[in-house]
Amino acid sequence: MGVKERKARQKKFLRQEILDAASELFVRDGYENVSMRRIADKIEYSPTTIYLYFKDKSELLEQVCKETFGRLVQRLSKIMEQPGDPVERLKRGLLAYVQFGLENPHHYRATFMMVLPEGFGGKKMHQDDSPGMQAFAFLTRGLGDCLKAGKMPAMNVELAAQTLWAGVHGITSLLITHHDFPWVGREKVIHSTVDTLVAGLEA
Amino acid sequence: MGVKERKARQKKFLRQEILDAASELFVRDGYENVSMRRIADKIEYSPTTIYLYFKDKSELLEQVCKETFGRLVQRLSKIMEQPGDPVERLKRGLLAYVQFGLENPHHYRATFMMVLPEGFGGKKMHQDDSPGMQAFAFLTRGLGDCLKAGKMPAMNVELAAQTLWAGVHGITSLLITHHDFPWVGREKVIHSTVDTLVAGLEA
DNA sequence: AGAGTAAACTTAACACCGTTAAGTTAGTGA
DNA sequence: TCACTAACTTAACGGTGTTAAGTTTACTCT
Repeated sequence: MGVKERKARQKKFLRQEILDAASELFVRDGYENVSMRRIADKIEYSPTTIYLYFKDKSELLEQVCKETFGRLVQRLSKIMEQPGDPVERLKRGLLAYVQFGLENPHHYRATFMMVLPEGFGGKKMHQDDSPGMQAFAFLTRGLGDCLKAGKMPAMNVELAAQTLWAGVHGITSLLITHHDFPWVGREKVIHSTVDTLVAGLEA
Repeated sequence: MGVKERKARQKKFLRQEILDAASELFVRDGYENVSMRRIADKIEYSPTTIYLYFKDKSELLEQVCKETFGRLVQRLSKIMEQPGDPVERLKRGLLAYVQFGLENPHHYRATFMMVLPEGFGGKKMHQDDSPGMQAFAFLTRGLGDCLKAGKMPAMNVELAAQTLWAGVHGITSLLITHHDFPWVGREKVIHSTVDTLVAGLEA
């Protein structure tokens, strides 16, 4: 009676194939420049087949982003495990966040730079177990470590974490959207942002 | 021979009428939810007429944003004229920037949160006389005032200005896109971001 | 005044888009 | 073998930005 399972595996396979095709196209051309018909062409199925596996185009994007941000969580997790000065570790985490965003600009844009439909964000995006939220949790944890080690003054950790997020998101998104801006230097601005934010919290 | 001038005035009038209609719709529904046909309906002309006055939809948006950011520049200009502690003045300017972005989320999104086509940004967006750049110039000026008054240590002003921009842009854009996120408090996070950034530069 | 012309505007169409209803095919279970 | 179901496709709907061609309008010049 392994038939059903084989079927289920096959079904999952095509699902993944769609996801991979969509991911590649989204990354290369950006969400709104990729049509369902193009994705379908790539996997050599009819466009409507995609709708048997995904509710609509935005769910496709949502799944692609989930995968990508799973990788970010893994990366941050590795950094946070390392021993040493918690402030330095926090900084490394912030830098890794920016770097990840710049490596995956289309995914980053889709996840953090699009206006979420009312109610959509609250229920799906901001659940504690979503990759985005897991990534954010590393911030509060990193800050908590700094406090425990006496490296930072007493503060509202949640507020400080949101402040840090705003800062690193700012430089990440600006570098993505305004690549032609006369930056003093991409690396310089990234480091300056991280250093300024952390110094501001230490003060 | 005032005929030609009257004609020119009439032509300008319709141009402005298109701009106003587009602006209202963009602000209410967002750029990508407004079609050329809807704009045309509003002014009771055929859709193609718009193309006699604007190259395409994106130029329409560009002009609308230019108008809006002219208002931001005016507001910042007023703040920078005021006497008093330059650091406080700088903070007030940063807060005004964020507030302006939140008051005009669709315009803000269009100007600072969309990926600029290669070469487009460099030539149009980042010219010294563009409203966006004028707004940015207030940052460097505000920082310069702080330095002159001895309120801040020696630093690369351009780098510091870009850092500040990244920070305030970060909180502005996140509040626009992730309005459902469990923020500690919108006002709190805004002030925390501004205070942290400035404190970080002072250190 | 009437012919010619240029500007202003519209109609119709093209090539796309996301999505759905209806239809076809293939393979399972009785 | 026959009914049923799951997988997939065809055809279509109502929309998009944009353009080529055609029409109306109004003014200039003889």
